[in-house]
Amino acid sequence: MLTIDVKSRKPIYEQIIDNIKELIIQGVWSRDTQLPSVRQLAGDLAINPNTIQKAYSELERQGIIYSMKSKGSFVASGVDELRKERKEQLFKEFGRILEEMREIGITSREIEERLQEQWKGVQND
Amino acid sequence: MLTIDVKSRKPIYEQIIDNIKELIIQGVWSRDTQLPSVRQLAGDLAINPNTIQKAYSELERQGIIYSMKSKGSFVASGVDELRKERKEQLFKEFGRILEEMREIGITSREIEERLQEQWKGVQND
DNA sequence: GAAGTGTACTAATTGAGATAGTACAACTAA
DNA sequence: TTAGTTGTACTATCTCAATTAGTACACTTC
Repeated sequence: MLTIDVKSRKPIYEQIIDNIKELIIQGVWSRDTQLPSVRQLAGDLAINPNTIQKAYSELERQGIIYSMKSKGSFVASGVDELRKERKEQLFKEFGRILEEMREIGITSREIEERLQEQWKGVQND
Repeated sequence: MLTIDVKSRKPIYEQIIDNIKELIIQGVWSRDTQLPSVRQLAGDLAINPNTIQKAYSELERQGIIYSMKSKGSFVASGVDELRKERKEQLFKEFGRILEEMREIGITSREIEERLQEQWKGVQND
């Protein structure tokens, strides 16, 4: 379910945060789904429980999950907000890339072509 | 000309590498332009000469610049390749983002609109 | 010869991230 | 009741990449 790359430049606890957010956005975990316990997940991923704790704390601080002593940690509402947030994030990044493409002299024609190419065979519009 | 952010997660020497590549791509520095000396740049940026040396070494390894003992460091050819490389990089990133947008349910219509928005007032195609 | 080049070392420092270990309060199930 | 599991808190230590500090050498230029 969750995977990490110890060699990545991105810290493990951030990978876990992103990973969990992704699972929620994808709908794999829905509201009130119980997350693996700190110790359980630490065991599965073969990393230190403190690292998991750090990820969970941050997720709770962001309102993504909620934790109850001696009960466990669970997915908070936030799915729609999470989707919206990611959407804004993507558009922002999208804009940044377009900007750089423009600077380097890539034409809108080229981009349109690439867009068509990528979207072919997909009927979501 | 060159700026760095010591607080960035990206190492200083990498920032310098990217910074110099950018200057070349933008045409600010052309072939055989002499780069600031290791000590000079270190002084300007208020960082250690070894860090500059590390950046220059990597740039030379990549064939972006060439260095001559007691002469200095200079821009190598590579401008076109650099542009091409960046272009491919951008399209790759572009594709990655489109993919993620599709996964999250953003329509091609939305993207088209964003594209028009960003490209308005620009006549390069 | 003095100043400035790239280059090559070794040693020390820094700081974020991760680990190790222990402990406590509260809930659950046997 | 008791054993096991939960989140949480805390300190100490380790690790590793990045950076700094300092010195030195060979060479060019003026």
